[in-house]
Amino acid sequence: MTPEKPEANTKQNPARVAVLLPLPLSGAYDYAVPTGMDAKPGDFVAVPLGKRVMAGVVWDIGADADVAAEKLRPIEGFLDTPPMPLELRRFVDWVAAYTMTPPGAVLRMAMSVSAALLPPAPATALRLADQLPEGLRITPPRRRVLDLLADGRSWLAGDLALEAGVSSAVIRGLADLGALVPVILPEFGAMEPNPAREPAELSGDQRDVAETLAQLVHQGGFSVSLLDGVTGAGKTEVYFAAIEAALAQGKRCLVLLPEIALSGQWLDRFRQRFGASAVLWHSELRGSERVRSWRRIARGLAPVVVGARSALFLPLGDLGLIVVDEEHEASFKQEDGVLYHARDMAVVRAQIAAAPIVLVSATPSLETLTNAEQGRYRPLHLPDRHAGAALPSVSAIDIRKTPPARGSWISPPLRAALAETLEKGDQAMLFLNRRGYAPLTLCRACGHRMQCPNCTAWLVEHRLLGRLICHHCGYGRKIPQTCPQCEATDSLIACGPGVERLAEEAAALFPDIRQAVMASDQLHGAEAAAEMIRRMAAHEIDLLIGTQMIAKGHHFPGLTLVGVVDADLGLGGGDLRAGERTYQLLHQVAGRAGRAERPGRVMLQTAMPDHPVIAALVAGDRDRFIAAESAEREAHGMPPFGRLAALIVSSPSADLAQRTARALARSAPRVDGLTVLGPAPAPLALLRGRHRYRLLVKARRDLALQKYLRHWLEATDIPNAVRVIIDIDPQSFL
DNA sequence: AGCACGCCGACT
DNA sequence: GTCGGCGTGCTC
Repeated sequence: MTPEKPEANTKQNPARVAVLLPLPLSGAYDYAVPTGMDAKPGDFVAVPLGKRVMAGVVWDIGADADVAAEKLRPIEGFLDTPPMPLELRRFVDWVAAYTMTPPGAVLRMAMSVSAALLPPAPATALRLADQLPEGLRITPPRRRVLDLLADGRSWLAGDLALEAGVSSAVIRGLADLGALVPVILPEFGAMEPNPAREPAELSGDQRDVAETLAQLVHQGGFSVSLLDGVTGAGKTEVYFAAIEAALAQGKRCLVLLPEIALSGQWLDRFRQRFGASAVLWHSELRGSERVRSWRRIARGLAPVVVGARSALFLPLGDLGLIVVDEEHEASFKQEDGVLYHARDMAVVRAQIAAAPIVLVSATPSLETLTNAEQGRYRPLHLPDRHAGAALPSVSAIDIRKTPPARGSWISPPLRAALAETLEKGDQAMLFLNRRGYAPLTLCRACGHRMQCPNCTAWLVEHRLLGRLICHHCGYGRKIPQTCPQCEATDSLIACGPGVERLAEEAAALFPDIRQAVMASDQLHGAEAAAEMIRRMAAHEIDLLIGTQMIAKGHHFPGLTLVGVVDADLGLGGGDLRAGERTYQLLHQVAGRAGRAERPGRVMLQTAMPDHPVIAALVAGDRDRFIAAESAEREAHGMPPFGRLAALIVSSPSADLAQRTARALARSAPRVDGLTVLGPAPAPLALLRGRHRYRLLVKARRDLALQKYLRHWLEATDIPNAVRVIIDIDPQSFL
């Protein structure tokens, strides 16, 4: 051994490190490491930035970058959190490169609690003292606090103040006087799932598939499986077996669900199966709960995490399994901020973690089916409905032949079916994917249409609120008495149906039944949705009317009729995936009916019963639909046979946006296998006060798309007032 | 993302 | 004459 030279020493304790900050900066910033401090990649650190102190992550041992050493400011200290796992850091880098977003913007998603990280979280809980101090004056605010604590439970000070509606000064005062005493919070994660708790009876097919998955988990290493089976085939039970296998190895599991509304039922089921709780994560978790869950996960104390797409960026180490349930769902695509597709990124996360991933769906996306067909993903089929329940029969009602009466939307055949069903005491459901009362309001006198001042969209009437609302930007106004254009009185009429209006019609047809409406704007949060589902399951509702919310995986044994009011919605537009989405949605709706022993039926109101989507649905022939859709896409080089990127060029000035978009089109790379379409006004040509043009880039699968896009944008002069957003693998064309 | 610097409208 | 609007630019 040679004596340590200074250089060797800097290698162990480098003078500078690169720290990535959760900001959309172009890269990591270098910081000086004070002597004696051992800053390693992954460490959460507090660093000065401008005049504030921020939390960041040591990303790399800083090479001698072009930033002068004198410019470096020192790291202030470490944060009280375990280091970010290498897997997650590599994932952040990968997502940043793929989506063409600054790595710091991606890191932000992985540090969504950074504010809470900065002060070393003195989360002391408080409880009532065994004996109240003598002479304590009981003021009304103090009374409320004491009442809340009367049951002996302990609370975090912040939560307590919030719940009692008092300021933190009241809490502190009581604590200082000795009326409240601090409690050491029990460490989390005492509840390891008990893998043998209550495994469901698996049928032969289920057992085979479950064993295959368990085997994959046991082997470890990266693999992608597609768990494909109709609603009710027991897919959840099967992947629970895979989770069990991962837990048995002491590994962690991540389960992604498309909607928070689904999580309640899922958690109940998990608890029943494993005798312990999974940790829930989604972007709407607030305050102390969010921080608690995050810290618990970071400390490796959450064996199973279930969440929405943002859960991908949790500091989970030692992953043994990832599950993406309802993998076809469009909501896995994040449509603002960092534009990523959680299903695809989950596959990458699994690859980096060298873990198996299971994609689960009754109606897999064309992307996933193609991957399975081409041998990249392992298809696993669950053919039969569990417990022998019959699949609902699907029929089309041609509304050209049997149209609903003027001003109504329920056709005679559907009305008759509803009457029959409700009379029997069964439950029915009407599905219409349109919130509000009416999608369009126009003036009978002058023809004026009520439009959003910020967007290219009609204002949707919400009669319950007495307002006209833009569903794109949230703009709202009172319903006017007179036409804003011609000032005629009482001339405004509602055109077309929304769920509110459908409910009105149904209530007039069936006045004696118990009816409820389920739409995202009428339910406040996940609990309200869960309550609605509970009431439906308990048969406290006879007729449920709703938007796509009701199409998600809930089991309603008493439901025997589902009416789809407008099966053509989504088929007409120029959207690449309109057919696929309609097929999936209708299939899901169909899956709600007739579980248990009673067969259900689904009636589709359509003006085009011969359309391949409708015909395939009626025939129950998925393969036929997929084959037709696949051939169509392949012929046009569209995904999954080619790749797409959208460039949205926006500016407050329509002219400038258009000129820039055209300049971009002119300077487009001329490469074999890459086509640029447009610019065209984006489907929402005006959104939130910005005029938008869209270029669509279509590329052969083997092309390094991001590289071409980067060079192209660097070589084009983009004025300051213009924003260009790149959307790799765009899903929505709106 | 913040926060500062910097250039044009209504106020003590 | 100043206070203040938010456009642009920088932060290791």
